[in-house]
Amino acid sequence: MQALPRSFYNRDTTIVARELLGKHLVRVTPEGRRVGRIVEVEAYLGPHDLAAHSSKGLTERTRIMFGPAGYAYVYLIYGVHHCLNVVTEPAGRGAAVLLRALEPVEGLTDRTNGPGLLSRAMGIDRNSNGHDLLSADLFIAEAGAREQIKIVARPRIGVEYARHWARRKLRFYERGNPFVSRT
DNA sequence: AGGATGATATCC
DNA sequence: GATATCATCCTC
Repeated sequence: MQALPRSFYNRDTTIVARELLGKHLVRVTPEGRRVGRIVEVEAYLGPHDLAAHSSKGLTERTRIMFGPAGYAYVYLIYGVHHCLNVVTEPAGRGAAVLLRALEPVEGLTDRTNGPGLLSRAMGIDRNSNGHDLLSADLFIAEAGAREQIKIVARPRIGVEYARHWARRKLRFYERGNPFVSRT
């Protein structure tokens, strides 16, 4: 099981988001290995995207998001849940893809159909912020061949404050997959 | 429909 | 230093 190369992430964010569907997110801890198939994501395009954290500019919080591709950007939301993103595009762009839901593949017992649930089930919190996704304990890998994924594009969740950007169809999920978060 | 719960940005 | 807000989830 091989981590995707940095070049995979260092591309247009919308393309990366769509291609992440069907890939395997892998977490290795002393307790064992956990693997989930990515079935739902959202693209955050950069400072011009009013829904993206990077629209606030380069701050301590967004430092990782403005860094090079292939790193984990993890933050605490509503004081309760952690959200896992993968940084995309060259350093300075402030773009990332939020992982929103997984289909359990191995070692997963808790629910994974939502960004907070996904992070909790995979044992991911702020300690993983800035973690290189080309590492042995947290990475994304190609999955075994399946039938062609049918991708649905919809507006992103929870970004109504972002004016016209709230309507952009930057949420992508696999059509008919029961592990997609509810809406 | 509303509460949890804490980091962060943005004011004073 | 205070406060409003938040890329969610659960219970009522």
